[in-house]
Amino acid sequence: MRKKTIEDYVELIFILQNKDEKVHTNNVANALDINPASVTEIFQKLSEEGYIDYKKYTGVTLTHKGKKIAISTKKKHDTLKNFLMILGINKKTADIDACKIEHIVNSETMERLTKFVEFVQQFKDGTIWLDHFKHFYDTGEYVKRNHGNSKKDLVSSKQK
Amino acid sequence: MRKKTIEDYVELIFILQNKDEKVHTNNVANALDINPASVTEIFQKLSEEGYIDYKKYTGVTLTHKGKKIAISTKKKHDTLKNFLMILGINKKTADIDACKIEHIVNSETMERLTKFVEFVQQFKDGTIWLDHFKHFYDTGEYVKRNHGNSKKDLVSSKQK
DNA sequence: ATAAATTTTTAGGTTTACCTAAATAATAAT
DNA sequence: ATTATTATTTAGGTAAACCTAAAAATTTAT
Repeated sequence: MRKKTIEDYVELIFILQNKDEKVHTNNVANALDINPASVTEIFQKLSEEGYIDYKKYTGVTLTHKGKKIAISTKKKHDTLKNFLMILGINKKTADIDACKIEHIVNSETMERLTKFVEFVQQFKDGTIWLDHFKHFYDTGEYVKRNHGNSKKDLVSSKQK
Repeated sequence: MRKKTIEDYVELIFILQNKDEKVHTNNVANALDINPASVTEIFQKLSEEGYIDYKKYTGVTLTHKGKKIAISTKKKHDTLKNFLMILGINKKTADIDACKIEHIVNSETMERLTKFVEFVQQFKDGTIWLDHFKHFYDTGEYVKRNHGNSKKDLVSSKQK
């Protein structure tokens, strides 16, 4: 797997923290498929940098700083995932890609994507174009609606 | 900067190759802002793995395999950039983000995005929704067109 | 054609994110 | 309460992508 970022670790600790009580090296090691010994090192580093409270053998909790990062990362993740799913990408793939993109994408881009998801979700009746896109994706044809007439008009992508 | 992938190197060599005649350690070192000595190592590695033809001191050229990777990466890059620009992200940011996303995105996702860009580009008259989105991005309001009537109807995002 | 300047390579670091194996601490079972 | 089991940490690797400084090759200037 790809090299993990601080955001990855913190986000994961956040998720685990909201399930179980305490987060231990073993949980994290399993989730990230790395060695528990490596998680100890990661805990030390995250602790030094103020993202978690860590004392030997006791399991860790996020600090305020850590929680802030975790929440913003998770929000980015959800937005990206929703965004990809709006375009028709399946849930699992959307999740995988969101997980990678969330760490690298520019905040300006993120803002646009967030607004886009809002736009689609808030104005459901203004999104016939999405059905058109999906139809185009499947068939290569563009569905043109004649307004005031429920019949559909198929226009091949070739003839435009 | 982020750790560079083989794709980064190969794509860059491709771009340089299409400008100058030969690609030298120095060009690459400058472009990637790393030490020429490191580029020698990279050349050795890329050569071993069959992406470039490399002989000491002579500059390098892409092999068929290398060119294939380069072209597909560049295509991904252009698609991603166009895609982001369609959503209204500025050229420079779109370029930066495309450069990062191109290396990590799933091929299924890439396919969707490609189709999406095609969809928008081929059916320009079916993309009023994009103007609506941009208006929404700027103002938080949704522009509803009354068909058969050129007047616009503003619907605030609140009241939906 | 030789000296000077430049480019490229070599050799030997450093850092970072992992690893394994063994030691130590904590927990569960009798 | 000891013992056995499990979890965690320590100590000491490895590999990869960088680095610097110095050596070697190439190019340019005279």
